[in-house]
Amino acid sequence: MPVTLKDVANRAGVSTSAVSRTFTDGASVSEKMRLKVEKAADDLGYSPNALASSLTTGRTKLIGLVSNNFHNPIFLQVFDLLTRKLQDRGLRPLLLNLTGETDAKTAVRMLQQYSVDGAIVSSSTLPPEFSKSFRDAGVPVVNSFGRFSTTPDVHVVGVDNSECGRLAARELLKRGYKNIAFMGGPEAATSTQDRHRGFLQELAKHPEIKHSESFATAYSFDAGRTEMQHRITQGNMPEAFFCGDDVLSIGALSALADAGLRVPEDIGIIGFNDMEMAGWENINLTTISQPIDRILQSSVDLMVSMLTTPDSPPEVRLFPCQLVERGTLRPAP
Amino acid sequence: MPVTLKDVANRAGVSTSAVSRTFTDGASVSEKMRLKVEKAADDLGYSPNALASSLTTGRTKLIGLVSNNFHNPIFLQVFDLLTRKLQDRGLRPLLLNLTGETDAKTAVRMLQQYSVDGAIVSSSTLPPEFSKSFRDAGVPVVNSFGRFSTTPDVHVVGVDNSECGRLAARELLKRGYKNIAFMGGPEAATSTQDRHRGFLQELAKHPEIKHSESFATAYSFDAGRTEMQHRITQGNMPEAFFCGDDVLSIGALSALADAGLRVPEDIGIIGFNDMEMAGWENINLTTISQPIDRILQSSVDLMVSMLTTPDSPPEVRLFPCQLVERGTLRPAP
DNA sequence: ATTTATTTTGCAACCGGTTGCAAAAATTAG
DNA sequence: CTAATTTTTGCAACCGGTTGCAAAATAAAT
Repeated sequence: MPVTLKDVANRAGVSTSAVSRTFTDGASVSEKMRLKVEKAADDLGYSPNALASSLTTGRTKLIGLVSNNFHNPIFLQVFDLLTRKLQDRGLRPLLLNLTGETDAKTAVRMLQQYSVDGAIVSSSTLPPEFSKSFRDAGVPVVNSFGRFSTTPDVHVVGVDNSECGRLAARELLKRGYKNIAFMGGPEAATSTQDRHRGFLQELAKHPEIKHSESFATAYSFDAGRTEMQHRITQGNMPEAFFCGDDVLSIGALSALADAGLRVPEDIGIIGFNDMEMAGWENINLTTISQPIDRILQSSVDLMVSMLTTPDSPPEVRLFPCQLVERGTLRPAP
Repeated sequence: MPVTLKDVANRAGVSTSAVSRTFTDGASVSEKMRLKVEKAADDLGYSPNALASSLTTGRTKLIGLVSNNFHNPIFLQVFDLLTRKLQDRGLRPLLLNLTGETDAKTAVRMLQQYSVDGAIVSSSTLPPEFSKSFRDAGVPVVNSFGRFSTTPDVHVVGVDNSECGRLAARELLKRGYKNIAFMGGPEAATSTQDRHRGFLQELAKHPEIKHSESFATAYSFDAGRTEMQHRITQGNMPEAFFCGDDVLSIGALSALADAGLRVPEDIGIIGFNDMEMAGWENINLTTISQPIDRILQSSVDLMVSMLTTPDSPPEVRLFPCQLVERGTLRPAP
């Protein structure tokens, strides 16, 4: 059914090699030949089969997009940007939705079967070992939003989450809160662990400040709401919370509203991510933004550079986070 | 680098055909042989190259996922469900993010280069002709959330948007609103056109009801907010709005709040989609839900059936929408 | 017009598998 | 135990391209 190289060669009355060469740039073809072949190809509506050629070239231009978070709104933006940026480079994203059970080995195999040229692991919860499995299998990988290390196994692009934790803590202290809390996502999430650590580091400098911590079961509205309800019924409420994510924060806000607690008068909340909804007037969440676009651009850049220069050593690229002041934290005195 | 069929054959001391057969079910292989080959494959960590085999079998198990809407939160859910359901069937989603300029021909070619077995076009705004281009090119296609016709060119799965428009109108009338408005998404979006048509059809039965309409530039918060601000400054406000989408509604709500208009006391709003956020307490939007999970399940089912039975005639599968009562519409008297 | 250097082209092998066909092996029948 | 069947296996061609190599064509140099 689909028209092949051979069809074009026949119609143009030339060898298949000639046709192949017209479609690979940098190959040696005379102008005459090129024109003749292009004419025939046009007539037949030919476009080369990327998979067949991948067999010999070893390049599919397929990039695995691996994520375990298809629930958090921030990831819609991630997919949008990532797919665009890949498409701009002539790469096609092959999606891999990590459901609960999928382990690294399975994930790698799934992508290897399709000979992806590389994989972008986009997750703030998976441990570095996950991405390492890809590298070990010879699949170029960059881990976006991942945990970094000073001696990285793979490329990591994202933010310094523990610095974000410190930033949040400093911000709360600056505003005079004396009793503050960390409300993380799942304890197993690396981003939660790192932000928590940073949060505690900063507080270690201020022994007079009371603090507490708890963890929601997911980075989601419901989890945030449930966890906040839990804190409320427990009593002994802090003056302000650093929530590990915006949806989490919004869930928490909802629980506070239900309990008749006013924000920021009674309780302060600072979120994380600065997703679009945080800016909506009816939410108006003070939060910390991470530069998603730059992170993803950098991720794609790194991926492309790995494809051209396979043995570049693993690199860590961190971008600064920033406070976005809105209405859920009282102003500094 | 990667281990091939031949490697396994060598190690097991058998022919390549034998190895190939062990990995294709339904092929004739003795138990002895199977075991021997599996052992060798395990030792070497072999897994078959899906693309190489696709050359001869003509099946890649790749399904193009085509969408032009990576901005509306509802699509995160769509991607999540769709990728899962495809994975469950052993199919891999190849993403195609339609940016502004991408036309049908380009889209088809992009997917054809990767010999996708089929494509799921997921969009409530693209015209039926878009999906038709795929079929014309011999690519099995199902259009999710698309506009249907009684003589469809391709499989269409979704809801009857004009019925939804009627439903919304009936609901507003039932609550005693006498002056109501339709606030659509972009005028070019088929879903907006259809809902609008239905809305007007219902109102045609009630000539005493005043009504008006306007269109936002996108299905987005900002567009909804801007459009509502526009309506407010124009003056002559209706009592209630049917907004073509939840984010649009939320944007509208925000503009209303800014203008000091209370919902539902001063103005009623009914949205569309019942996305997760609509249920959040601080939004609490009355809306119309479409059964996304069923729509997508049906889409994948149809796709699978096309792969096994290529010449099934185009089918339309519509699912009912439902009112979800929350707090942005006054109760029926 | 020759000879030499350069470009262009086609041949044929190969990428990693699959599959029709016939030979070989294992079963069953006689 | 031999003959007739059935199952298993390997050979070799093929899927749709790419590419090293040498022959053919063209251009440059003498």
